[in-house]
Amino acid sequence: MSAPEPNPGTRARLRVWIKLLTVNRIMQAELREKMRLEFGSTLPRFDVMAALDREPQGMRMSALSSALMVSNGNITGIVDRLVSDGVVERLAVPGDRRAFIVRLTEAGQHEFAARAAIHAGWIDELLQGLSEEDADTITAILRKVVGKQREQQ
Amino acid sequence: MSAPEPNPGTRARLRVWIKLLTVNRIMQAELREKMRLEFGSTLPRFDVMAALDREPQGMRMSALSSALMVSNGNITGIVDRLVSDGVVERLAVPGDRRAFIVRLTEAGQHEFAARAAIHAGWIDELLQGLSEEDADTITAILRKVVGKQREQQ
DNA sequence: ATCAAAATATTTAGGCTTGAAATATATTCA
DNA sequence: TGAATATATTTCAAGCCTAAATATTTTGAT
Repeated sequence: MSAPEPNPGTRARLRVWIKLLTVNRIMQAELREKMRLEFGSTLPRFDVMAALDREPQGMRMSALSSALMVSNGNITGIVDRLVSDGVVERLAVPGDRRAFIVRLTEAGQHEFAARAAIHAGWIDELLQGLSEEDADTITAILRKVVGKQREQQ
Repeated sequence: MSAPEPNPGTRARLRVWIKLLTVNRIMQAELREKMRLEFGSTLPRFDVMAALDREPQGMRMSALSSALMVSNGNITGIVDRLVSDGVVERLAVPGDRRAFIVRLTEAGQHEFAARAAIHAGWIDELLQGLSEEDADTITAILRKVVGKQREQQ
């Protein structure tokens, strides 16, 4: 008497979403707490520093916000705080007075280098339930999902 | 000359975390926008209503916050807004004047019923890249992860 | 060369989120 | 009984986040 499934796999996909949300919340909560207690910092600041660490010559504000998939206004605030922490600096872009290049200061590079490995260790520990094979399986499947999602937009 | 891998699978697990974050951000952004444009509402409010819909007799504030894995103070604010929207009500708990039971109003039940199927459709669409088999694979693997994470705490 | 359109970043208002402190009520047990 | 402790919720300050509005600068079509 129940309605037929309109699209095979619909239920399975909804279960995936619930699981993704759960894993994400647990991990974010754990990482946030460790960042706060051990580094006196936050995940968003770490994410910005990680993006800048990959681009030693620096990035524009707009490049940062699209790399991290957050709004421009958001990046403005986080970079403000990182600047007042002394780990990031804003530089003028020659030839374009609208824009800024943001990059890690020397202190910021050292701080990030010291923290990155520790951060990776936390994640490795939180995902101990995952064998290498499991991990590769998930990565491969999720890669397809992201591809499809980017098409949809 | 590079350092040996201290823990096999470490790199694979880090890649999984990056992917999980990416999928989550894309989906949350998409769902947030649809909630706003089509329902004039938000994801946190929807999540609270979904939790309440599963418990017709209502839930305590503290049960809500642990079900959703967020802080008590957070739930207070969201429930305040849902109450002023007229979709949720706070009831006294006989025998314990510290606590409240929160539950959907009649209007809230109707509103949620109308929206839940549409919301599920959005998720199904966003996860179209996932076959039923893929979805079941991911769910099974992530279940192990969450189990391990709950042990760790 | 001009000027409308597009691009870059910031500001603003409002909502979400946390952790800590405050408030109110219940329970325990000496 | 009554003081200490525990539990339930709210309040608060600070940070994160978005969408929309604003200011400035650049681009491109004419």
